[in-house]
Amino acid sequence: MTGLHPGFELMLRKFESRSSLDAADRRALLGVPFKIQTLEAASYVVREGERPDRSCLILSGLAFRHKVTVEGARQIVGVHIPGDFVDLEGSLLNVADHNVQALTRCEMAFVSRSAVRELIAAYPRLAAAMWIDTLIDASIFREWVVNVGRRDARGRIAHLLCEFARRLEVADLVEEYRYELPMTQEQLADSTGLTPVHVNRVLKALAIEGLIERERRFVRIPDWEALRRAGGFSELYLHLDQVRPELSQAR
Amino acid sequence: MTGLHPGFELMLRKFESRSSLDAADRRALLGVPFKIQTLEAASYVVREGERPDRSCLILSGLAFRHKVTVEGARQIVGVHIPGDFVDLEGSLLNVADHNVQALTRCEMAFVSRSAVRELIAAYPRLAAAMWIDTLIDASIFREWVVNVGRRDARGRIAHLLCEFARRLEVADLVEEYRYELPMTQEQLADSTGLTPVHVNRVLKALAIEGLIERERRFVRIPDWEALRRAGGFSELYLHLDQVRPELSQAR
DNA sequence: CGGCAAATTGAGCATTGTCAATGTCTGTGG
DNA sequence: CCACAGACATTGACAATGCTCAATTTGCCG
Repeated sequence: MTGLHPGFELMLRKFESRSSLDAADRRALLGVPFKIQTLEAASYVVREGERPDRSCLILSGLAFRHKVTVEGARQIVGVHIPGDFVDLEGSLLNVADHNVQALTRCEMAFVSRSAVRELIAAYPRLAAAMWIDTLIDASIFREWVVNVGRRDARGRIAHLLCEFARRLEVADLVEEYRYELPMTQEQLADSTGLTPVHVNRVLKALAIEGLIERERRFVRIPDWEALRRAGGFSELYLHLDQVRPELSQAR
Repeated sequence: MTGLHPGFELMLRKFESRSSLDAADRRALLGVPFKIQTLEAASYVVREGERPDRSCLILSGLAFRHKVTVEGARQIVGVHIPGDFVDLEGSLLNVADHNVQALTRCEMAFVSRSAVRELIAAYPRLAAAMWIDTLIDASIFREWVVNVGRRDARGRIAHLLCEFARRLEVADLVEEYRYELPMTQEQLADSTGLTPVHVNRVLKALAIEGLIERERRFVRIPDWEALRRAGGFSELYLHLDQVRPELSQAR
């Protein structure tokens, strides 16, 4: 098992925390035929309307899901991090209902639709583990509806920053409450239903208040409790007990 | 198979349109032990923070999912209709991350967590069909993020009314572009991230424009194309080909 | 008929958007 | 090492969509 790409380990760790997998499950999971590919930032993984023929696991880098309205406004509906099995819907639904795009340069392991379907037909415990992944995604979408629907601009940004902090922590990408957030202010705006201009003002205000510190693409949260309160953030919806149990009590 | 409650038939019809089920699948699905219960409007099915021990199938009536922010604002994140297997996450996640509440008086078939888990462990095709149900729910959550994040008030309401029209049609609850919408304006507001006062104004404006007609709790859409355009509605995200294929070409 | 929730309407206001200019950073090529 | 281009970030002035508050009206049910 040594030499396994850390992205695979993240996924395995998650799956193990759900149904206890046996040796056959693990063998089947790691034995799935895949192709590793590096995607440049901004390249598309799936486009709305396409009939996808594969799903993918993010090994490194970030990706995001978004839709564009008829009027041309973009809304980012979710962000994915290493260890996430993205676009499982690609193997189960017939048509993609949104776009998936690399946020940064990404390493991804692509698995064919048929391989995913064979896996879930033969290994119910793996199927359940993957299903749970998609259920947690759904829970995050719900929270985003709340974020965009019922919080003011300051709350939305604070909440988003809290969510990233906790999720990236699971992927070992946070140190001392500091992490890299490779999103432009325009992308933050599209994630929160705001304009880039207003995002800029809110970030500035949060910095002045001492709730965040920014340098380059990095964010540090000097006072977690204050930011948490500003965003009305409660991590229940991340279901961390089913992602990485040992971290779920941390905050 | 006759005498089956129409709610079960709706569910079966959906599931059959995904993986073709064999006799054993059908027998297993209909053989799952359940308890039918009638819930009064506004009664809770699950509360955020609870550890649910069952899932349920809506046989008649509507139910909705919602969350409440720390400041006390409520956001409705989804609505369910007859034939929907609701709260499947209750059988797979450990803690409920949101509330599920009856919108009207509801007949529901409750299935225990263990029964659901046994079913999906033994019948992969059923598991896939149920999983797809939750994936379509997730797709709808994404569209709600877009609705609330990137459409103005008029667009949000128009979009919501279009979504209900198409989904209720699948459950045979629409006639001549007319359906019952048993939501108060406050609930519509909580579904769209608006205030009840503004929902009232927008509804009035839509009626004056001739895009909708209201009487009591009923809505009629005299000009589908116009309302569709007002909401920027495209039904792709409902994945109707996996719900009731014969209707997916209708519009 | 009375009581109450829901719907409606008006007036004033604030959060956030729009427009537009300017500053800053990063990477590239000479 | 420096100059330049382009994307991104920042700031100011003003506008507008949607919110708040508050008063009425309407509809439903016992």
